[in-house]
Amino acid sequence: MYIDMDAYFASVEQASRPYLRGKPVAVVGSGKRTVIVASSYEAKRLGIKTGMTRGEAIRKLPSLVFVEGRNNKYVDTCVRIHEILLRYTPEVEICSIDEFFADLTGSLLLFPSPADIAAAVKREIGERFGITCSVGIAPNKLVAKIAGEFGKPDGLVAVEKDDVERFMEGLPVESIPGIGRKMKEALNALGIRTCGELRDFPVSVLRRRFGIWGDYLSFMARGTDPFRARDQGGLPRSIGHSMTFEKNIGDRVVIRARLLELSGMVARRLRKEKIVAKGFSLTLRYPDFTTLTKRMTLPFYTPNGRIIYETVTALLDSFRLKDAVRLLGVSAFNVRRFAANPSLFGGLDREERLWKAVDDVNDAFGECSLRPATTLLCVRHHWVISPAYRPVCFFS
DNA sequence: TCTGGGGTCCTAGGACCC
DNA sequence: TCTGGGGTCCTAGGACCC
Repeated sequence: MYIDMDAYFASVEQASRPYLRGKPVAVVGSGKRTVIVASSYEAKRLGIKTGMTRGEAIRKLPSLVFVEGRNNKYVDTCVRIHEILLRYTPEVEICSIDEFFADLTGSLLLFPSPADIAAAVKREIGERFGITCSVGIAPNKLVAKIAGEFGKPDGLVAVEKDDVERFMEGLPVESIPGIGRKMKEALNALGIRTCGELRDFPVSVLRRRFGIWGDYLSFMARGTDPFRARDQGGLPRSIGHSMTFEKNIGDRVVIRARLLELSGMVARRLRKEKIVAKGFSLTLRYPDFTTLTKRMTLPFYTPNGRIIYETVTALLDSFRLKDAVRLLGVSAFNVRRFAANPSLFGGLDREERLWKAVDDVNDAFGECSLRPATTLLCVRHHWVISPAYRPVCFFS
């Protein structure tokens, strides 16, 4: 069973502020450089899309109501929806802040049918949070997701095993997750518009044209999920933070201060999720939007913010900056679970304890209550979490 | 009132090893 | 008599997703 909240952030806002109901609403971050991260169905119908700038949206729809996102509210609601789902099966995967997969295989001894569970879940979410969701039920995650999207909004679509091929046949290829604008164009150029046409197209040609994706496409077109039910014990592949500034930064001293801040944020996440990493990357974006990334792999794993900072500043020094930057990002990859005792990271015991204390203070008094003085150079601005945010730390 | 932020997977080429 | 074949790890960038 796949469960996806309809226009999630916007629906939450409309539910908690009645005067927004029935109106075209767009959820944005604060500051000048922000885009629309979610919009209500009223706004979608009138052409408002995720990713639009404020200006673009206003030109399109002057009556659009802008609302600043409230991260805590969305995370909190996500956690409570998760709890509801857990009452029907222990096998729930949080896919993003507004999407879940639930394996109902073992639940059918307790409940009459998957569709009954879906209806109950929809009702409960509606009653408790005043929002609607779309549910897809199918023999695998791929088809469940496609069915869920198909029924949007407020849908409930169940596809039986024997009906999978028939269900897929007529759908446009871009219904398949993973097929975006480019892939759709490439397939259309081959005369392939529907999943049925994709299914009947020779795999060998697809493989020659798209590499391994050619094989995936062929599988997905007939409703077979080519991806292993991927869950590596919840271990992410990378953890990172980036930010776009209100004003472009040309001063290397300020850039370094920002990198210290970002390194600290990444390190905190690593500590929180008990992860160490040995690969670190620096991303920067110029005003003309060209984006560069450099990465470096260390000979050892670490969760240490100071080492992350030193690594990314070394990467920074290898750039000849041709302009001020509008965005900086720091990311950790090549990660490993870290369960052993801290002394494994020789010499860091003391520092580990220091950071533990800093984390405790910040947990109690709010993010950034305690932080390196250098980062006082950084003016903090509020930003809206991404819909892809996974509040994993709440469940481990 | 120009373009967010957090992720995943894949490719291609280079360094290096035997 | 100008250069094989197999492999690993690493880097940079792009497509895609929510």
